[in-house]
Amino acid sequence: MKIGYPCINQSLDCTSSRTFRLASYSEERLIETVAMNLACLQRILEYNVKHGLLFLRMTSGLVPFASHEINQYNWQEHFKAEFQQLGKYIKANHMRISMHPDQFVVLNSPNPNTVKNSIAELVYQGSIMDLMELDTTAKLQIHGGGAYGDKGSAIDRFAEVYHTMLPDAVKARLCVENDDRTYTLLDCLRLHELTGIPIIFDNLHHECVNNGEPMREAVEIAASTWEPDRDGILMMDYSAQAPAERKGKHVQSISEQLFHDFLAETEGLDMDIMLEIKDKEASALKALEVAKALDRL
DNA sequence: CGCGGTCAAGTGGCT
DNA sequence: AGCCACTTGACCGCG
Repeated sequence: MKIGYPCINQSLDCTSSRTFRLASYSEERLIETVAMNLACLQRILEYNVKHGLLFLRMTSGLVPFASHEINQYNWQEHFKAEFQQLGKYIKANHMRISMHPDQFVVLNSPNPNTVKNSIAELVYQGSIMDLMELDTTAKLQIHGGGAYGDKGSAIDRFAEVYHTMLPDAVKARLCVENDDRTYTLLDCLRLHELTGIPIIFDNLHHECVNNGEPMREAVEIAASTWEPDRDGILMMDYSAQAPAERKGKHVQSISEQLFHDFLAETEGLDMDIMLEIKDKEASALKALEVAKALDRL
């Protein structure tokens, strides 16, 4: 079991998702920003290795406007050595990596332009992992998308786009995660049957909407969609509901008791856990201790 | 130098 | 009808 937190480290004085406005786009600005982002990513990796946090979600913002048509620059070539170095460090330290394309990536949108932009974004994020020379256990994590009043055909459309439009490099890394209102675990299972992609399980989303599966059973179902040789072990997102806030909102800080209960419930199951908790590495470090005490690492 | 409106992109539930 | 939440706030113009 590896544990991690997404994108941002709050104890370092740098961010790997520096950006700028489209209006101020220039190649110079792009190169300068990417260089700073990659340097910060290296620092985050070092922090994580030092603290035993071996699961990292990289920000989608490493290369600003990477999939936007304004960007015609060959940043892949320019930063080839840097990406390779980062990948080398990741592999040498046996880290697990994911990326989570944002809400604009919708493969089953009725709008062809949205689908096109989504694919371009997936190609970009997958190419980061390819440039790092990571194997296919490094994953791209998206949601099912919209339902548009007819989830059945939306699911079919997802599968059709998968089979007819996605490059192999993206297919090999793509995963689907249950969301907090539309695509339940069972809907994701249907997508898995149609495409073979593994399911990333999110416990909080499952609490928001489900088909009655108890937590342990849900984790087992998701885990069964991962082919160990190709995909590695199950990845999951762990969070808890922020008290007295809107449904689905993530807590500020981890409850060690709740996390302990979750691990107890899933005893004997192996998985890598991404903590979607607002205070980032602070909670990840606490979670690490809880997992250590239960001898799960 | 700090504040706050705004930023490439989508969707749906809640107020 | 608009706001808010979502994997992550960060930028930049203005006072």
